Amino acid sequence: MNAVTIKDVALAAGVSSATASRVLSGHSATSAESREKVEAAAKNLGFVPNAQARSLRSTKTDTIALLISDVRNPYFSDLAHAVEQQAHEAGMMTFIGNANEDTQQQDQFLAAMLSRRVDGLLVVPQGLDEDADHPSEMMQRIISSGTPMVFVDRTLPQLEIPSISASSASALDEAIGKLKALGHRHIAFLGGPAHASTARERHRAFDAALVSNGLETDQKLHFAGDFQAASGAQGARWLLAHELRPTAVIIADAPMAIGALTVWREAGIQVGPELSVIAFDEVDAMLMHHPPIATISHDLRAMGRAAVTALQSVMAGSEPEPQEFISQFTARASLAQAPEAAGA
Amino acid sequence: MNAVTIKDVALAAGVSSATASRVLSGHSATSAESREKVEAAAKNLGFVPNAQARSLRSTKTDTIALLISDVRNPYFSDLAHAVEQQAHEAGMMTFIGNANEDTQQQDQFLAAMLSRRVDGLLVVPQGLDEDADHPSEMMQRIISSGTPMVFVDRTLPQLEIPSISASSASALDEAIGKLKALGHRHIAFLGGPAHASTARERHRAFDAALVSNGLETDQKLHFAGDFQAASGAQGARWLLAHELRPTAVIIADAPMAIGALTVWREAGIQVGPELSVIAFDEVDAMLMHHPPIATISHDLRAMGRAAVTALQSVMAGSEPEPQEFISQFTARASLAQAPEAAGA
DNA sequence: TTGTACGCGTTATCAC
DNA sequence: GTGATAACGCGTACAA
Repeated sequence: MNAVTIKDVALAAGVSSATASRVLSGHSATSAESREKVEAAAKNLGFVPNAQARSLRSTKTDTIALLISDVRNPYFSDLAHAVEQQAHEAGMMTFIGNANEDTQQQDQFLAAMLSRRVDGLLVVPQGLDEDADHPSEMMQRIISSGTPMVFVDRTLPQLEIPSISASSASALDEAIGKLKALGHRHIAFLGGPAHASTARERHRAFDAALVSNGLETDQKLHFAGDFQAASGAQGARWLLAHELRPTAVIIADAPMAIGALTVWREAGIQVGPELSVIAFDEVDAMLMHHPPIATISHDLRAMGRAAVTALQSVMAGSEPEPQEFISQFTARASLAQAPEAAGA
Repeated sequence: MNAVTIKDVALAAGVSSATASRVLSGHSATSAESREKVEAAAKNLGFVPNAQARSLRSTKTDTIALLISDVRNPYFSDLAHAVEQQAHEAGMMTFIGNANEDTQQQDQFLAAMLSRRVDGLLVVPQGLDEDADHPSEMMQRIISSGTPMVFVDRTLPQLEIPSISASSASALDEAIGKLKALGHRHIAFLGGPAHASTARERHRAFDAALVSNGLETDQKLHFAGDFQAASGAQGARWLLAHELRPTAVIIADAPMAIGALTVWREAGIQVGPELSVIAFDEVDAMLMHHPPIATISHDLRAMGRAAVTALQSVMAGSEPEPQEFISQFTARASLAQAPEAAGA
């Protein structure tokens, strides 16, 4: 392994380790001569500073961690990409961790990051387990440790943590309005897990949009999934067997949409003419589908940037102003006249 | 910030820091009494061990890094997930980094990992830039630093680094055989960037499969993309304008396939009857497409596991046996009789 | 401008 | 079984 330390460099350059350190960290005054010698020696020996030791002294690591809830969800990998780019520009490394929609894995990652003393944490929080109405012990630890943390996408309402989130109210209002105009009366909702704040927000906004459009809410038209593809498939089958025969459906995220659309394709359902579909999160696959799927989405790159900026201000000791992004509704050919209306 | 150290715990427990350390790291013999006291104090104070300091002393970090070339490619996020799970079972953390198909970003991540003294590196290497026929300086550094490293998926043939890869020869042979039986004569190939070993392997195997099936190879039927969606879209347009009017196409990865299929949908091309399509990498979206897309894929979870195992044996000082996974061809409804043959 | 000496938090070594 | 102490690699106050 790499055993070349700053002492070796100093020795080779014929100076003290203090001088070598000064040169290598570009700090205070150093003579041109020793600068040259030290740099030559460092390059020659292939010196790589030990970040462990460095941050042990300086307590700064120039590293943030981003915990997402599912690496395989394109929504989150897009977010990860955006955060990474922004952090990179600010001179910080990003460690990406995957909670796998699981509180335990979330806490393990957080523990690892805490013990590695990252400068800040960007977290898509897993919700509370079942009964528990208080955040996990690990969350408490982080908070009491004072490590700067910002929630992204999801939030935990019990905690006073700055968060960057999105509001789908207006987009859903517009979407439902469009469906109503097309003659749809029974609109189903394939939702996410109640422990995720985004799932709750979308569900609430869906109900509110029905009301504001003069339609009735009906919890029998709500299917509770878990944001993963398999539950989307279940939801699709549930819809096909539904007594009210919904003619339109809104799906809470992209993996569920993909799962559902696969089932409908296998069942020979024609999306559009037979069933109008709107999905949350605009990922490439939604545009590949025939017909292309109408979406409700927001600017993930902007959200990623905002998250890093907010975290930076927390790290600097100031309170970031809360920011809420507004989701956009995009109509596409997956929306069509409701079958009854067309037949009439 | 968290300032509670092992000394504080020791003080509160009324023992020495050495004893506290022994208890907390579960090492050598400790009396039940002090164990109890220390554990209580640690929990009470919310003690989180400082991994920096620990690994400064022990030179072990129980951390590996995985560098993938594109977080947003579901193929790699699946791989990341598999690696993470396996490493987790072995008691190691995984830092995931994203090279973004860019040599510079790759090197930055590698430098950060090197200075953080990770125990080992799992790398999907970016190929050589254009002219350069030697690996990047950073790669050289890593090698001379002796940090255990294993290549996954892709490899750099110039370097003697253990690698876990896949062979698509037999799957492509089978696929081409199937296409030939369906009457296809002009088969196009939307390939990846030549700097990626997987792209070269797939291209070579494609040519070889044509030959072994008694068809002619024709470089005019090869489109050079870059594994990203936009180049798949370009390839799709290229194919539509092609003088030979290929009736079948094989696409080198999933993002390119999604990009291409989107273009063909917009152009009103019926996949199957008008154009037979086979895509590398089996991701959910391929099964959602109507008709479902035939795929050539391999067991990513197994590859991820194998990669971690190989890395562990390198870390232990032994040479891992090279491992090659065999890709599987799965025929689906995206394959149909060639139009000419059907029309005749 | 440079060198000496100390401390960051932890574990390993060695006495007891 | 436990406690003092040295050591890991680096940055920096202080003295020269």
